[in-house]
Amino acid sequence: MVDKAFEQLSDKFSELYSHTGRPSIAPESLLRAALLQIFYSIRSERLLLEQLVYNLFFRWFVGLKMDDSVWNHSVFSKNRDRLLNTEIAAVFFAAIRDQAAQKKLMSDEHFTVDGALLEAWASMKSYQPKDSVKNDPSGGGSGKNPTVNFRGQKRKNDTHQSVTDPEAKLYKKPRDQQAKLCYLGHALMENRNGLVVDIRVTLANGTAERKEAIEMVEKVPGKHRITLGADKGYDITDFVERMRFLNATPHFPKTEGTLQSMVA
DNA sequence: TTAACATCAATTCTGTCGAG
DNA sequence: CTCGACAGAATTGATGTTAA
Repeated sequence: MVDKAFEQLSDKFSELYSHTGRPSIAPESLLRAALLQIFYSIRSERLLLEQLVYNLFFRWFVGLKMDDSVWNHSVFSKNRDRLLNTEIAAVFFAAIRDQAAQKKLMSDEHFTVDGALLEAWASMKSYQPKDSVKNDPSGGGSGKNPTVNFRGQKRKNDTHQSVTDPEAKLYKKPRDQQAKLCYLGHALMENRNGLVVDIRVTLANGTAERKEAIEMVEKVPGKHRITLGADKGYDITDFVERMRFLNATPHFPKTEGTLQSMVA
């Protein structure tokens, strides 16, 4: 499936690269390696490259010969900017999804939408007031990992931001008591086969889940009526009305959560 | 123009210790 | 025995420079 998808994408790849200069590593190989990292939950780019050195399956999948040397780890951080920050990742996802559609694995009637917290790669210690003097080392401890005490302080997104990842927001799901620096991921699934139809990642805030859900439902092909399942966080009057307008029957638990209201 | 290399700072990991 | 604090070490992605 990956081979097929890359065939369709090869034109896009050649646009991204110059034809002069030192020959680049084939973007197909880099993306294959990135896929392995995701499939096998490899926690860092360096560990991924370590695996590529001695794991024959990884070498085969990426297309490296037995004695080919593996790339330098900094290649990945450079290429992430060039490849993954463009729309390539989204286009690749669409190419795989279309293959599933061709095999009649995608239903177009019943859907489910949900959001998930994606933790940012930044610690709470990096969450500091925006207007404070940068990296004031006087406050508690010195060295590379200073102790930071924020007991009793109000820390909010409009006054604070993370030094490491300024776009990450302090956010929590109602069930999850602890607020974390994070982003929100949104997925639309079709129910017959349980395949993901559309994915988004946004900044973490209270309205993003429903806003993205509306956009994803609008993109569902065809003009027929669909059903949309979701958890009770989506049971907001405006959202429900919008879904009805879009010809989508909401299947949400009521916010009160009684069985009668769910049946109703 | 891009990969490789060397280096940096932020962040996490890990073993130890003391309190309960 | 468990938990949290602590400190030092390891890990990690980013960055500036050099080489292909």
